[in-house]
Amino acid sequence: MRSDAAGNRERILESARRILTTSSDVKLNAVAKAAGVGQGTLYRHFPTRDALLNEVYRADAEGLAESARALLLTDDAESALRAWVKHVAEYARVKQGVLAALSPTSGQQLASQHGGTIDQAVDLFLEAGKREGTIRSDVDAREVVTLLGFLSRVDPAEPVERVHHILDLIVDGLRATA
Amino acid sequence: MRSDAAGNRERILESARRILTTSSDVKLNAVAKAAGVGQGTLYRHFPTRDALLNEVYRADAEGLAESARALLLTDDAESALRAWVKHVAEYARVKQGVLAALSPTSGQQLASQHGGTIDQAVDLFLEAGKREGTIRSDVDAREVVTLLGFLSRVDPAEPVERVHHILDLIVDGLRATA
DNA sequence: ACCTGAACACCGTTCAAGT
DNA sequence: ACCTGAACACCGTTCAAGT
Repeated sequence: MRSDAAGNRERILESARRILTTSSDVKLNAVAKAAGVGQGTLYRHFPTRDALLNEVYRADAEGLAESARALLLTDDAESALRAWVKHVAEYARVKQGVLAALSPTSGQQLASQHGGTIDQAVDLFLEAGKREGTIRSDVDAREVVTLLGFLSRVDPAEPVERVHHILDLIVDGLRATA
Repeated sequence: MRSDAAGNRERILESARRILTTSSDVKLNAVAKAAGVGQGTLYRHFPTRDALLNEVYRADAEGLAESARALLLTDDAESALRAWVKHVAEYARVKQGVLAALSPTSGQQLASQHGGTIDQAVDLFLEAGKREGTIRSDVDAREVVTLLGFLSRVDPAEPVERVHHILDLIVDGLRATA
């Protein structure tokens, strides 16, 4: 790839990221304009809308997976999972756009497309928790990820504490029954 | 309202309902055409897209609320709630469109707009469960409804059993800890 | 090899003309 | 009072012409 092409690609992603922070309604022409490139250039790099969104999402997904590993080093599985889902919620709040703008179907595909970055991260918590005996053995990562999908429909005006409480309810449901 | 107007209104709703069953991507012109009316007529009856969707949703919401009351008559709160959320899931599966097509914000408004039909239904379960001592006292209906929002992002190809299992995880999280 | 932006298609929305 | 559908605006997408 030529260096000007690589630069354009980067600037397109940057603009998309910035716009997605404020709204989930991404106008592709607006992204192109903000990036200072022609519409055709945007389509050359990202043939479909989802291709662009997926790319924006990928970096974030990797960041979240990374934080999962970090949390597990310093805490037991259940507490680490509790902390992590709040991290995810904060991400979803700031980047409302990314989750909401993804078509539901495409949201499902994400996991497999990206080698299941997020799924794998969740799996770390579940595996650890099952070993510790704190997480029930009949849950898998996809179920938890699906459940977290509710975040894409949370009103940003919703107080953080309420969202956190909902997340606690979820984690409580995942606990092994004594 | 003139009878021809009322008839048009009904036919528009009918067409919208039918189209929403197969896809969440509702083209308003297509609804008008399917209903056999001009676009202007559609806009006369439903000034905004959400106005139309809300109206489609209202009847369904009332049906779900009704089934909540029925279930509570024949079962304890926890079992009734378990059965009811599966009922909601089935509805979401068939009418994928309704939930998905609603803008997230508008989804939040629904509750208040319709006198909180769904919220009130959920509240019946929670109140009963709290009295019975089976449901934890720190949950409110809005939280449960928000949590159920994950249904709008479930792939229709997902096996029912998996969705049911996720719903059971949710209800488990709502149980009073012994 | 890559870029630009005019041009086309599509769909939401309005409104002048009709009944 | 209500309806119709042509017309406009907007945005996604393509492609001929440029570097």
